[in-house]
Amino acid sequence: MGKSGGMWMAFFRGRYLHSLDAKGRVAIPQRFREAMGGGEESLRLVMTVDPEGCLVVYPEDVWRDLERKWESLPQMNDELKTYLRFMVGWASDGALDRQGRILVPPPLREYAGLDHEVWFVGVLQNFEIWNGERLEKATGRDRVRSVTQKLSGLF
Amino acid sequence: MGKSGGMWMAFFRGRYLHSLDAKGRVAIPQRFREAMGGGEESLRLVMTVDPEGCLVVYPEDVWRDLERKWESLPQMNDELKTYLRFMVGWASDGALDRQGRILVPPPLREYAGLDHEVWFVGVLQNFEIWNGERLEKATGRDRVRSVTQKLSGLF
DNA sequence: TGATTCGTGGGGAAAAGTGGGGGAATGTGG
DNA sequence: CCACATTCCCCCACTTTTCCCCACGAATCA
Repeated sequence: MGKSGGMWMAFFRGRYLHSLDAKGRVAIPQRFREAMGGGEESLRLVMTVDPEGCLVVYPEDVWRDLERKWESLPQMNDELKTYLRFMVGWASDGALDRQGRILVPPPLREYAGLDHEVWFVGVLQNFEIWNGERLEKATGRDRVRSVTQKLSGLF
Repeated sequence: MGKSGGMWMAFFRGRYLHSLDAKGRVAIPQRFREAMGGGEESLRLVMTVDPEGCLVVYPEDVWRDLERKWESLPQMNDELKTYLRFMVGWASDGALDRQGRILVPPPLREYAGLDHEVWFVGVLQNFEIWNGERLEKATGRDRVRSVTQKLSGLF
């Protein structure tokens, strides 16, 4: 939670439709930029993939906390190696350009099936980037209903 | 962790598609060169094999730490001997040329099934070099999903 | 309706990856 | 000990990608 430096960070919320240009750039929704703590300093973030078929984006400090946790685990573990090969192996770090955009590297673009139109979805500590049809499938009402049942024990 | 000299080392992250030329050379991704601490001094690294079917590359100092650890273990252990015969027996050390490339020795090339196109995959302390199809098999979404289940106890 | 903010597009400089030629070093066989 | 072939590494040149910068248009707010 929050910036390592003690500065507070707001949660990411909501969904936004943006467009990926011919060079593979997308503008981060303004609301998300604010959530990361002002747009003036150069914001760094890390983008990787999710097994669901979308991209996940973390502010760099949040990501670093994850890495530190992974690094402290027994590295001989084969399952962990597979997991890291996936999460870290797909990770791409970068900064926003002056227009508040990031460059989505071609491998990630292909993985998530992104072409012109993409959806940003805020999920508290991080946000996701989705292909439209996939997002619809992943968040369909029926699917969410069945999932909600299984969660009832948690809250 | 990090450089023995006390200087901090960044993690290796991301995947990059590069090509092995006719002479068996590949350019190390610029991001990885940076992670090893600047490109000015001649960077040395150690390359060996992984049972998964890829090559593993360590900065020389990270590799040395591994060697020290192995050396300190009870050497009568047959499993350890088998392991070392594998890891150390395949190891090849080398330096980057002025263009930031390394030479992959023919036996290693053959072991990992590498021909023209190869993938670099960062996994924190070290990185791997993969044949495309093998990588896909090793990091497929279905495989990762099942692995994630087993790991849930760890974090 | 004027001003500001936000998303979109493109041009151009710089950097990174790729490939090939030639000389030094290495190792092999006579 | 000397020729020979091979491997390896340095240099140069080319192509592609990345990352700056600036400018337009739509939407928002006063």
